[in-house]
Amino acid sequence: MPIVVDKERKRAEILEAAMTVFARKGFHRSKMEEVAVEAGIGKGTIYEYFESKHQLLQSLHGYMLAKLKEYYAEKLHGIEEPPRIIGGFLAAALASFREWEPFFYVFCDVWAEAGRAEQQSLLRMQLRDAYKSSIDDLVLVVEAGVAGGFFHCDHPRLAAEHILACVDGLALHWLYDQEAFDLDEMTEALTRAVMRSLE
Amino acid sequence: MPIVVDKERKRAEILEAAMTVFARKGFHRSKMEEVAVEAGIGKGTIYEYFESKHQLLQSLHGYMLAKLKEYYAEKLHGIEEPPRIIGGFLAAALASFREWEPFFYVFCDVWAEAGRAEQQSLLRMQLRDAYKSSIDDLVLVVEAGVAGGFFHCDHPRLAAEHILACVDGLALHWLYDQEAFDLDEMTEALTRAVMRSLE
DNA sequence: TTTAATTGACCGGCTGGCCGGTCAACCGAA
DNA sequence: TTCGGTTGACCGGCCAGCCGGTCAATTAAA
Repeated sequence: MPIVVDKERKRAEILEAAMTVFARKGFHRSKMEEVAVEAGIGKGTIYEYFESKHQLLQSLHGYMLAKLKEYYAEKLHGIEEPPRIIGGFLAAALASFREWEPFFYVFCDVWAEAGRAEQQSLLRMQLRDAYKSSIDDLVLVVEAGVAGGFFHCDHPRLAAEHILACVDGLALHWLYDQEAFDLDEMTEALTRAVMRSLE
Repeated sequence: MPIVVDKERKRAEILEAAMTVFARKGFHRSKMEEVAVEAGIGKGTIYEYFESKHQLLQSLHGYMLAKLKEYYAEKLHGIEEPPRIIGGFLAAALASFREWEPFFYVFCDVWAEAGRAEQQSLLRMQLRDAYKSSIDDLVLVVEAGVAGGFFHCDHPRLAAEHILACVDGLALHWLYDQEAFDLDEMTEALTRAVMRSLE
């Protein structure tokens, strides 16, 4: 066997580099050369790991979604009571804006990119699946809350969609006007509003 | 008398063409040539009306914001009671997804673009100003509602931010999975949720 | 242990096509 | 003829992706 390289590790390094560069300059303005420099490798090497610039974005998107999912799992680990789960979710979500800021810039690119892609393009399906799975998770929590007598809610799916939309909308607003935003204050207010809508 | 060309009208035609093309293919994939063809003019003519492709996007953004503002003014004209204004706003917002769908695709591009721009870039300032002004309007309505005994709300600004975030988040979700979405149902559910959070 | 042979990860110079922006020519109304 | 308005052929910079070459790591024969 020839040289043994930790392919998986290097792949992740390239993704982290792409993350940094794409977040800073935007997908279309970023050059593969810049990603390579950021990763400390040659441009050609990126093509050993990814087929094309677009495919790099797709992979990066999958990578980010996985990271984010992991983050939520960690933050919500061990919480059992539905209202606490919802509260924890909202707190984790708003906290993630700060903690994973670059992600959200890249998400903007993905949104813009996916919108024009074929319905069954990978990027678009990743987006839809992630959204659906978040909704499903939330629906389960809301239903559990209803069953446990914590909530009243006729349409858990609509409630879930409403909650998720708030979070995504806030992410967008926060991104473009961080100064106008107190995340902690907002977390509290949002939690109160959501709880009241589920009263 | 020299030829009097309706500059303003042609400018608007180019903007409408840019709207169509950018919405369909995305800002970066769109060629100036395509915008020209869509507008039924030569490419060079665009540069008589706009400095550059980027400046065309800026102008388009301003144009869309103005259109949207007009749209809201029309839809809310004559409504006086704060709860009805809020309800009307939400209904108009969700209805605008369908009616102005191309706008929202272009907004994605603007978000992605503005995120990497300087803090005081025109695009970014347009975005911030539009946001702030929407918030201000909503705050006034909420405060009027509180004064009139319709609502209870300790932090009208946070409530306003929450409402606007919901709308923007829903726009995003709707754009990428229209099939999974019943806008009318969602309007009703959203209105109920918002009202409850203000009661 | 030494060293020749082999492998494949890595590199970066190159190129072809693309597209934003320019401008000299053109058009037609006055 | 004049001149504001229009045009599209053209230019030149840019960059994704390619590919032939390099060499460190590894193996195995000596």
